[in-house]
Amino acid sequence: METLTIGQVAREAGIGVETVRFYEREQLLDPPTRRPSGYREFTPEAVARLRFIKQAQRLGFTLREIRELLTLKLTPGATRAQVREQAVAKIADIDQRIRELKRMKKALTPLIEACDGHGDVEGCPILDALERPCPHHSASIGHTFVQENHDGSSTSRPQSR
Amino acid sequence: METLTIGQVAREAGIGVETVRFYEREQLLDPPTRRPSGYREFTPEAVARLRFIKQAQRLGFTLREIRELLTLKLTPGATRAQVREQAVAKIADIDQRIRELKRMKKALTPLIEACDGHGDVEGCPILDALERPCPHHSASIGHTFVQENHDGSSTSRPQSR
DNA sequence: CTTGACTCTGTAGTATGGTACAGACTGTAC
DNA sequence: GTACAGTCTGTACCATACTACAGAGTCAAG
Repeated sequence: METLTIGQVAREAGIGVETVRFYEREQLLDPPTRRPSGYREFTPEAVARLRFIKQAQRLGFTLREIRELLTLKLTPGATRAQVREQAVAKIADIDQRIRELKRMKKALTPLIEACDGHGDVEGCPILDALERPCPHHSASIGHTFVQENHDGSSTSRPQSR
Repeated sequence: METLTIGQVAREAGIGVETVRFYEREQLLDPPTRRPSGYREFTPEAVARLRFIKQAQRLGFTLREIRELLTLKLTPGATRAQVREQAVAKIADIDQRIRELKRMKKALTPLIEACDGHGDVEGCPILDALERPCPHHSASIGHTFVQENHDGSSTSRPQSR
């Protein structure tokens, strides 16, 4: 048995069949050969590829970035420096997101400490604090604002008006 | 000048006109009164509301959560404990996300250190590491197919099999 | 009275990473 | 020979937070 069906590679890689097709559409997998019926025929390398994708995701790379890594991987002239650069950029990205989260935590924690949790919402220190525009370092919101997505990756969006 | 046009509130709050309408659709703003022409008439409180939303976003709350905070804020029987609970949950959420990012960083950093950045991608330690299912630390704890949500968010994925 | 900025509704698109069908066909086991 | 699982394509949908029109009407200044 040389080739695998889509269901088999999906099981091997621990993902869904629909996801395998999705990755193919997204150019993360090479188009597999087809049986006369149209059924996809995957080689075992496809499983390795899927594991590469999963592992890279665990390290915080987006699918777009993973596609770039795969391109490097498969380009004869590509250098390790290029791969390294991607990894370094990703670390910087992660650091940035950690800083942003710490900033939030730092702003939120004193509010919780200021609230004893008793009484009506009327005059609640947390809600009152939210009413105020921006506590003491307001200048930094002009450019970008990192909002995490459901996957923990971030999207920068322009905030200026 | 008692009321403001949508353009005026947007400018005051530092957001876009389309965003104000979006927030109204999303029930974050009360439907404003209308001039005979259909133009929205906002009170200055709408600006305060928008600032509340922006500030809460800066603290990491999603629009859904902000809607809940606003509901509490406007519910006479609501208690400070309920508000506090939301804030505490958000801190826990932030902590979780920080932990996840640190895990990524910890996994990625040694790969960068293992790569001198010289030579062809052939044999690149970073790419090679991605080929492997899951690096060292996970072998002791995780089952290979029990996939943790790499995002650390609460959305449960059915992981089709 | 005209010009131009503003506003209206409704719909559709962006990015991210998938999921979920419908309706048809295929492969295999009994 | 028939049931049933698997696969096919295509499209639409989930959440998140907006953003971008089109085409029509409105407002204020000159």
